[in-house]
Amino acid sequence: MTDTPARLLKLLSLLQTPREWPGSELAQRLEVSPRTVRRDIERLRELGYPVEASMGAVGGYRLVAGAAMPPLLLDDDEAVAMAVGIRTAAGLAVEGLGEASARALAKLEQVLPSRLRYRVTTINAATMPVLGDGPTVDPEVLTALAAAVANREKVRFGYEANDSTESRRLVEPIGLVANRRRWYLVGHDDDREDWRTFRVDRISRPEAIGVRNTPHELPAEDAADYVAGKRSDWGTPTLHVVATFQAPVHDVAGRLGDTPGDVQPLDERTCRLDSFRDDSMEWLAGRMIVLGCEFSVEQPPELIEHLRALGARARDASARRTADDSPSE
Amino acid sequence: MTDTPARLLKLLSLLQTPREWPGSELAQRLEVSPRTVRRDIERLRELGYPVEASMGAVGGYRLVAGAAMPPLLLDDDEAVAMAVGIRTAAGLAVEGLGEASARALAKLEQVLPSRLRYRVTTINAATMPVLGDGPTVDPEVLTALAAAVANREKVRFGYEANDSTESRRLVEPIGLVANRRRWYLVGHDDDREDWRTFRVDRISRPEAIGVRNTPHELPAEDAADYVAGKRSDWGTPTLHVVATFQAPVHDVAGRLGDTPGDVQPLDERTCRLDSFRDDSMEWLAGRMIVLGCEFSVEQPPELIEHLRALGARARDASARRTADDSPSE
DNA sequence: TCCAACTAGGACAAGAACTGACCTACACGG
DNA sequence: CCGTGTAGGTCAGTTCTTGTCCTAGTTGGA
Repeated sequence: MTDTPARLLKLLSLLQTPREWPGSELAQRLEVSPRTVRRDIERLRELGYPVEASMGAVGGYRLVAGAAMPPLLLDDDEAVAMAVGIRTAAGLAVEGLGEASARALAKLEQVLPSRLRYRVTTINAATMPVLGDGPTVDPEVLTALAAAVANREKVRFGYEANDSTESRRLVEPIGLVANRRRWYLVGHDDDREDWRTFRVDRISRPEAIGVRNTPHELPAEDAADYVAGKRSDWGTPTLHVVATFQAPVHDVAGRLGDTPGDVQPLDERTCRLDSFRDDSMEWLAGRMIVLGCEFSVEQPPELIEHLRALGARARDASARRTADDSPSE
Repeated sequence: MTDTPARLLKLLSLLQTPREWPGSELAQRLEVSPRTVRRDIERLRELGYPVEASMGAVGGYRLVAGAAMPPLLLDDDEAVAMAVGIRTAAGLAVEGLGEASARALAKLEQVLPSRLRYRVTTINAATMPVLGDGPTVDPEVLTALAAAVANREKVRFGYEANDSTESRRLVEPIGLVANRRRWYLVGHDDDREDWRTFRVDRISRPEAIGVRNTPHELPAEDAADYVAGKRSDWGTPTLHVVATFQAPVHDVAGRLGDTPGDVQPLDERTCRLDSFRDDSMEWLAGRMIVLGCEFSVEQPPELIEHLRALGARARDASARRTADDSPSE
């Protein structure tokens, strides 16, 4: 490792450690003269990475936030942590991230050393169930689709439709959209010769077929808009949810998978949810229960029914005892 | 941008996109001759980044998983997605990641352009409440502490003790440990002249004081071991939880924040949880309810009490209606 | 079957760059 | 006010880099 580019990369990785580096130490580590270190740092600055220097006796260099994202140089553990993080974030289909999180996932998984992959899947498997309440998306499927979108390649995959019939599709993918805790793939279905939206959690075994797209024109601004327009037409029905909570608005808002504005304050200690949802009502009922405050639901009947069921289940669980434990009660 | 290091970085970033790049296209994008591209690729390979090439007519280059982690070159959106991901992962204190996730968080936040920071905090604020059930850790605090640990700098912070008295501490931090959904800072308390473990969610306003440590010797293998040894002595009491679930073992295991082995199958359709927990029993009760299966709890009384309370709350919520909605019932 | 399109890499000469040594200027803390 | 740090100019020798030639090997499709 005697050449300049390698040294610059190493320098960047050193500077990314959140501490100050005196130039002399850098020179020693990089095995060059201090003058060269100064030149390298000057060069990094030219490249847009803001290296900050504190003058004086206890000075040193440090990489700070700048205009552009510098290349992230992660060690093994950090890479695993990142991978686990982005997998959960992608798995939750966080709104506002959308395709970017799928791309980031694909990018990281593409270069993640295989010896780390095992750790990632293990930790991820242990974590996801704790978080995932709805149908969970397989990160492998998501990466494959993200790659296909980026590569503009056709994909073939198995798809389970609403009536749980399985079919094999050949699609030109155009975009991935994260919407309300669900992932959707928008693409042109070659067999049906029309645009379709697919729920990623129902896609199985995607294979990129090595064919470049002859791009069709999407009848919408972009994939996200297309999904927004289509979404009401299919899938689980949209239900009008109305509920009142005995808690300040900031204790409730955001904790029910709601969008800003869905929860309005009634007074200092009470607030009201009024929104149209197509989540699972069972999920919503569970969420409401663990909020930790008294509440009442007015709409819809489906949600009330689920609450009743969950309440009964909790009561049964706390009432039933085994024979060897306080049999008198 | 005519110099080699910049070009190599750009090449790396192009190759990180999950698609194949023909050498000619790379040459065009980098504005050099194809021969130079081949040389650059040769060089990347020398540096340890495995660039794979497919021969033949539709061939091209692609960066694959190798022995070392290449520098990640993210665009703005991807960086935001990563930041949100690692924040949630760190916030959940995923076991098995530990300090690495805090370091990764610190590294990313250190260089994240400020214009992206706003997006990250917004999305993160909207996401965390959905996930966080226990006390949540402030990512800012965590980054500051991770930096102090890496930098071996003393920190001063406010700390709320068990009896909710607030005090000001001066600590030489030695390590961060993630354990059972909680973060702990291990360090040498200068005023008390002894080793202490601090819950990060109770730490406020950490300030790195610019003093390098005179490292004391920790009476344990490492910080994680120290926490493991100390943890039983304080904090919430450890309770023996026993419960039976009417569901196959794989539907339950891992979904209660349990460690592998806590849930054992009784038969094909039934399993049993038997573990010592210091989680919040309210949290555990909520988790059990949203599992989606019948179950019964034998131990401890605290958990049964919480289940009863949650059941009552659910029943009330489904029973109570407002006046304008089916008043006859 | 051959051709086109691609990767792989050697040789060479002109030019560009990099490096270390030495210098001065400036900032800060004790 | 001195020690220690960053900042950066200059210079000469050396090394690297680049584009332009080559040839060789692989693959998929016409």
